[in-house]
Amino acid sequence: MKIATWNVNSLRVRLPQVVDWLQREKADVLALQETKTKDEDFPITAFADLGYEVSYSGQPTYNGVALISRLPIADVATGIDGFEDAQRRVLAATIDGVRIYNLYVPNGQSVDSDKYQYKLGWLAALERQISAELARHPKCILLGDFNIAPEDQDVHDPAAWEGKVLCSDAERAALKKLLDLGLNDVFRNFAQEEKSYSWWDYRAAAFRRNMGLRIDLILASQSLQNLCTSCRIDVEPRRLERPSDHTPVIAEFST
DNA sequence: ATGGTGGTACCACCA
Repeated sequence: MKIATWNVNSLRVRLPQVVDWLQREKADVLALQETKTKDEDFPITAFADLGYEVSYSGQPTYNGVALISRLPIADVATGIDGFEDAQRRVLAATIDGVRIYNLYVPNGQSVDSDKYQYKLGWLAALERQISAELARHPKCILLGDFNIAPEDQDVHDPAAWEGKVLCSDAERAALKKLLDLGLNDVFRNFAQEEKSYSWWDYRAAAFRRNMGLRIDLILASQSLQNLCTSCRIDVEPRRLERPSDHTPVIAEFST
């Protein structure tokens, strides 16, 4: 199974790029975040024409997650059990015997913001949910925009970002608790170039200067990570005209 | 200091 994640920052704007990318990359599963698309407006036929089925949980203007798959999508679930949330950030499904969680973790804005507290509460609720899911599904993948850079090597300027949102100790601790359930950040299972990032701010020519963070992750449960044969960041879509601020991350599993 | 969205034709909100 070849599976990828991409925060597209509006599927309406990025649809031609996503279609081109799928045709070139031929991923089996693509998890999208920030579709910013109402469910009634989801471009089902654009993907059906390429041989993909879709599942989505959207809302106007903000958030929105979707799964695009060449294999049948089963047992779809949205949100986090017992956590009331109007924001569409979680889409789970079983594909080819693998339980897949497509996640758009809250950004948090800044560490002194109410949105940061919401982020930490959201991550605590997610951890409870994933703990239960791992007991039911040994083969489990979490992927998406985590809005957390796991380590300093995932940050272009760790000193400048120290303690800031996306890098703070509390966020990294929340991610570690998730990993400690038995998940692994498969990107680090393979040799990677230094200064590998998945997101660059639109401002201050951040991409040209490679002022990025690696915040888009693919986490695999123990039994699956042993089957993981590659994980890489495809920086090319970030070079296009009118790009998303994120670029795809792709992993392959010999399932 | 850029970009997407939605309500109003520039501005507020979010990232």
